[in-house]
Amino acid sequence: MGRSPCCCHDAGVKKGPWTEEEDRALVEHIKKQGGHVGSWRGLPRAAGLNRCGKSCRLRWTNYLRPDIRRGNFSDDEERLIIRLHAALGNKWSTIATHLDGRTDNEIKNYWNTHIKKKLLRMGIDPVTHQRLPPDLLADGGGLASPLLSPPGAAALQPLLSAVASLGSLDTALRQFQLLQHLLNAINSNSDVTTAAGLMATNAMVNSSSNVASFQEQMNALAHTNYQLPAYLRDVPSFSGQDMAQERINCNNNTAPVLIRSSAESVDQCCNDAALVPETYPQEVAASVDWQVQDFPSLEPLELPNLSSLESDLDPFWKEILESSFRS
DNA sequence: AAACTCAGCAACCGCATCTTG
DNA sequence: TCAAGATGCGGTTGCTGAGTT
Repeated sequence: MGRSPCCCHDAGVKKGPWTEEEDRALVEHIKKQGGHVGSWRGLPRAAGLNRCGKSCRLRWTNYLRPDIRRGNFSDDEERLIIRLHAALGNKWSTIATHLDGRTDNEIKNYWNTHIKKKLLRMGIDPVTHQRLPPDLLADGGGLASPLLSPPGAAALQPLLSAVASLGSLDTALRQFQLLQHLLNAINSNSDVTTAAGLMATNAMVNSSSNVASFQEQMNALAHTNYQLPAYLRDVPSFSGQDMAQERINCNNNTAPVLIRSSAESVDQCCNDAALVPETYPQEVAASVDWQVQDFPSLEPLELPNLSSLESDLDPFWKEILESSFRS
């Protein structure tokens, strides 16, 4: 349906930072309602605020809510965010449900200002969680960055040099990134999350003359030694890992490929036995950076020797690095 | 001390999805 | 079933303060 008009566009509605008086008015009004907000749209008038209802909701959910925990993120929280993001992508609200007292906005900001940069400096693509191709590593993965402690950076230097010397790795990485892009594209495509959409997509795919060659490529990808990174496998009570592994498992078997909606409830996804068979739409292949024909064959990847890292790098970050090479 | 740069974060915007009549 | 309204979500913007030149 079309977009509804928003009161935020009304002339005279205040925007910008909230004052203490406005905060107090909003909190007191919601307290009066017993903590229950009936209609956000009607709230500003009822609370005597010259604000958009949307703005009130945002202010409440991101700042004024009593159960919000502020302050720096702990290491555990940071690691959990990385694991969840690797499995879910930019599903900030879903990620926020796994961190007590943290809001989606706060996590998103923390990701963009801290974690993303940290991963980039380690030479890991923060979107795909795969190793960046060597030609994209401006300074050997940014290991001279102050974010990496000197001992860790020193330990990683020979590793990065070894990677840079692996000419075939670049191609292989691109191949895996292609797969990653495909999975992401499929998961972000709401049309294939419904049975009707799946059937329509199947019909579209089956009518395409290039399906066979594309599926051959996908099967080739499926028979490589791709494994779900361990840092995604070892998250207790998080079903998303199963979802991610499920995608991989599907590729390791013969067709049909099973597709899940990333927007779907994680638990619901994993408990639901009625999986819908699907094939990869040609349009998805066209949406990624590389042509399928550019990847005629695949060689198993060799994992560089990481033994030199054993004593110098935090096990979690070491695992992330190892996983980015492995995958 | 002033000007400039940049990181961090609160808040906004527009679209998607859900709810309701 | 459909349309309109309400809410949620994720990307983006812009302000602020700290650090640097």
